[in-house]
Parts: sequence; C-alpha cells; structure tokens
Amino acid sequence: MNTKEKIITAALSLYNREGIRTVTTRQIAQEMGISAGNLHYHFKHTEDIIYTIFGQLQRDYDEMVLLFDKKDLVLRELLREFTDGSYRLINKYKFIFVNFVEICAWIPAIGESYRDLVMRREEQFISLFRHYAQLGMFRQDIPIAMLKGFVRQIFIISDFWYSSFAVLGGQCQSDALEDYRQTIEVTFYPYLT
Amino acid sequence: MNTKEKIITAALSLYNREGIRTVTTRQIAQEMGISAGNLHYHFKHTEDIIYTIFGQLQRDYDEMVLLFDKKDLVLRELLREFTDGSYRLINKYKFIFVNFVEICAWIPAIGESYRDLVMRREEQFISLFRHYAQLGMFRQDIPIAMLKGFVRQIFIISDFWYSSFAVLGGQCQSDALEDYRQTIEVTFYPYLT
DNA sequence: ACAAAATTAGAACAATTGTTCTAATTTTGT
DNA sequence: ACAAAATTAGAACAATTGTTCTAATTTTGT
Repeated sequence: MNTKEKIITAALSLYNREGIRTVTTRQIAQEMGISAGNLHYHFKHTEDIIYTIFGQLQRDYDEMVLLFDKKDLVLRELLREFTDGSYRLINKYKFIFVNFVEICAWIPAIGESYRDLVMRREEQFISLFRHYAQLGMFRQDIPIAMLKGFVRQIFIISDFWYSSFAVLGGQCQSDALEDYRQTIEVTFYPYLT
Repeated sequence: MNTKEKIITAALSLYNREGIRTVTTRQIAQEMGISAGNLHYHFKHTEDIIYTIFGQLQRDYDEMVLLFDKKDLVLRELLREFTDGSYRLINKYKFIFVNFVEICAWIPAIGESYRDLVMRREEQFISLFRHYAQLGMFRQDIPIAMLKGFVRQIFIISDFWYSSFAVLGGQCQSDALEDYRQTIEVTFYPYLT
C-alpha cells in the first residue's frame, strides 16, 4: 500500500469516526504518522481526498450490482443480497451517507455523479420489478407512477437509513444490520406476492 | 422584534441559504448590520443560536400537531394536513434537516430532545392508526411489529426527504411540495383501505 | 554508479474564525 | 433627571487550518 492509498484509508477511518466537520488534514497526516506537507503533496486539496473516496464507493457499488446480475436469484434472495450488500457499503462509507448533502454542495462533481447513478439505478429497479412481476413474485397491479414513487422511497430509505439510525442513538453496532434489514423488508412487504 | 430575535431570523435565513458549514457568526452579524461583538453579547456561543432555532422548530411542530387533534378529520384529510404541515416546517428549517446528524453530534442536547420527540410521536402514530383501523380507513391486518416498521419508514422519509430532494437537484422550488406529497402518498398507499 | 525524479519533513504563510475586552452609547426604572 | 443596567461597535486575541515553500532524503531508470 503506497502513501496515497494509506492517506485514503486513514482519512476514511477518521471521517467515519469523528465526522467530516472536525477532521483536518493535519489530523489525517498525524493519524498515519506522516507530515501535513507530505499529505498535501499527494492530495493538493482536501476535496481531492473526498472525491477519491467517493470514487471508491462507486466502484464498490458497481461491483456489487454486477455480482447480483450473475446469480439470477429468486426475489427474496435478491432482496437479502441487496440489503446485506448495501449495508456493507453504508457501513464502510458512513461519513459520505451522513454528510451527503453537505458534500454535494461542497464538491459539485460528486452531486452530478450521484444523479447519474440514481437515474441508471431507477431504470434498473423498474425493469427488475417488471421481470419479477412476470415470474409472479412481485405485484402486477402497480401503475408505473406508483412504481417510480416506490423506487424513490427505497432510495431515500437506503441512502438515509444510517443518518436516522445514527441520530436515534445507534451506538449498538451489533443490531444495526438487523435494524436495516427490517426497515427495508417492511418497505418491500406490501409489494411482494 | 428585538436584536435577539433578529439574530435568529438572520441566522436561519443564512443557514438555509448557504449551509451550516460555511456560515460564520461574523457573516450573520454582517447580514443584519450589527457587529460580531454585539452578536456574541446576545449569544455567547454559536451552538446557542442553533439550539434556539431547534427549540423554535419543536414549538412549531407541537403547535401543528395540536391543530390536528382539534379537527377530528377523515384519514385522507389528516394525511393531507400532515403532509402540507410537515412540508412547511421542513422548508422553514431546511438546514436542520439537511445537517441533522452533524448538529446532533455537535450539540448533544438536540439529539436527546429529538429522541424524546420520536418516541412520543411513534406512540401517537400507532394509536392513530388503530383508531382509523376501527373506522375502516386503515388496514386492520397489520401486525404490530410491521406497524412499528411502517412508522419508522415514515419518519425516515419525512425527516430526510428534503436531503434527498436537495441532492437530486431540487432547484425548482415550485414542484417541491408536489414531490413531497407524492412520496408520502406512495408510502401510505398500501396501508389504506 | 549516478543523474533525474519522486517523496518527505518541517517551517512558514495567509486567511479565517469564534470569542473576549474596552469604551462608548442607549435604555430603563425610579 | 439621573444612576444603574443593557446594548453596541470595533479592536484585539488566540487558536486553527489549508496550503505552500525549501531543503533534505529516497527511489528509479539506465
């Protein structure tokens, strides 16, 4: 692992632990035992660090989705894989989820990139629901407008579940996954057959 | 309106417009044409300003809920009033919703106060659903565990809808309310009879 | 082996920020 | 009317922060 990667690792861990507001580049450098000057040799601006981490999140996400496509699962299994997979990402990149609006306002490129992703995801989800509707695992009587609303619902919940959990006092790491699973399950429940 | 109130008004407007990250007490003072020294005479710490604004949000919320209780509405009407009422609050106190996790980490008293509110709200919602279930307007076959999950869902969506909307590029203020209405409606739809 | 390029530490800079201090001015209660 | 209290402006402080600069050291390619 070269210095650049080490910086990313240390920054991610610190941001997740202390929050984006209070962590400074000096702190990140200190955490990993290098000088602040050295850190800024590798990443001229703090934004560059965050942008790089966001890129990593996106690559991790794409990798996950690709894995699903290969497997050709039953809807309930897919749901489980989606839940557990997205939970892993949320947990790994906590601080991005928690400070998402702020980050997007700060680094516009991230906002744009996210909007692209959401548009692609929306279509994927809808065609997936259609597919499972034909297999009789998903309700067929949902009009397209409502389907889109449902997808929106899923996005809000999966993107901001952690924010809610953190604020409600999610100290106990142990049942966080279980909490997330249940929240997603309840959301899907009325749409399954 | 005395200086203290003016500070709160200016701070709210600035935080909503520019975000909590970039706004300084100097800026707030400048916005309203007083000195920074004077501002800190009224609010010793920046936290005090934010805490006061949060108190205002809570009072506004309680006032809204009280209004509902008086009216004794049909479920669909109540839903509409809830949607429009909570939208007004979200819009008025944008920055709190958008920076909620950060604020709670920064000012623990706000987090605690919110957790209290959520607990009270949860019970209110559930007994309300029971009430409307008896009137035949809400599904009766929902087990209590799922009902709690549904309430959780509503909280996540109403508390973080604006974050999602802002990130997705909610420049167009005009159809923001309509977007919020639809999102809430879709969430409730499967539970109405 | 050695020159060029890459990396590193640490000092230094410049701007910012929350807050305090001081002295003046205004308001309030009697 | 006047003393005490409240309010205000502006300078000043102290700490922080992202970033740059310089000189030394290490690595790399040939």
